[in-house]
Amino acid sequence: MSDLLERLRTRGWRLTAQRRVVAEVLEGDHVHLTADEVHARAAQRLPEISRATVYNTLGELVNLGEVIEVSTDHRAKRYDPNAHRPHHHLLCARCGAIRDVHPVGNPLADLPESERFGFSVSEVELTYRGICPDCTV
Amino acid sequence: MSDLLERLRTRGWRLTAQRRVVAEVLEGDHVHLTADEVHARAAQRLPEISRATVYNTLGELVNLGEVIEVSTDHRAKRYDPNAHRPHHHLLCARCGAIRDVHPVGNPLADLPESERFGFSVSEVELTYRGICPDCTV
DNA sequence: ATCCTACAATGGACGAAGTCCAAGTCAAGT
DNA sequence: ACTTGACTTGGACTTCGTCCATTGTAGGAT
Repeated sequence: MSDLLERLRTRGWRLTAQRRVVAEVLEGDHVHLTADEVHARAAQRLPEISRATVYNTLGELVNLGEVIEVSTDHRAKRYDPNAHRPHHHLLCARCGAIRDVHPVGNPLADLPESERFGFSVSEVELTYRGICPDCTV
Repeated sequence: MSDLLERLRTRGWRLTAQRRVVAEVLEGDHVHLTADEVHARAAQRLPEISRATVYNTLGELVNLGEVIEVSTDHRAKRYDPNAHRPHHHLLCARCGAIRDVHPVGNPLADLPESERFGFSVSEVELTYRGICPDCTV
């Protein structure tokens, strides 16, 4: 993940303690934290970090294409660091758990010309919903 | 659309002027208004209607399955009265225009067992993004 | 036609999520 | 080590939405 920091530094990022901590907090697979959760975890390592900085940093990471914004439920946005392997999401309707998934096939091809209304369609986002094993019990 | 009101009345809905106006505002195809937009339009016909009532009514319509909540961008929820014909959404990344679309194929079948993580998957939501004809110019 | 009452509407306070900004701080090039 | 422009801070502010005590009314009962 210091790959990430390296990559950002060569893009002109000033490497501050705050940004380092935010990037560290986002490490891992199936990570989908809200901005407040990122702030809480970052604050454990760097107590003075402000909410504004967390929002700024997350926003920059999104703009740079290093993190993806996901709005699963209708509440706070979540931040997904798995930006380099395209994927979709599966979420538990009961507890809100989120997993990254890779369906086969290309849904972009499934939208007939007659259903495009003259749009140039470039992206598709899929969200599966269900009940996770923990909630099925 | 008085079908809708009729249907609701037989389900025990008390038919008030406010609810009637909200239902009327939602008439039509490709309608995806925010709660505030619904309130503004309803207020043209019934100036005293309150925001709280609009929120309540929209929430009830969603619970009754007569209206679908859509969160396209990460801003206000939108309300889609086209609840009886399953569909997905196509939206313009520039101006936010939304169209109802009906892709062929079933994305539920495209999620392999190995990608289900033990979930019982029951629903899938598709959002296409692109640029609409008006914004392409 | 009028009365009753449970259900609905009101509006203002509250809360969560996020943005903005002026002032202070600091990373990194020289 | 100096300098400077980029970064951070914290608090005020905005937007979207919920809650609640009070007031009003739809529609069944009389």
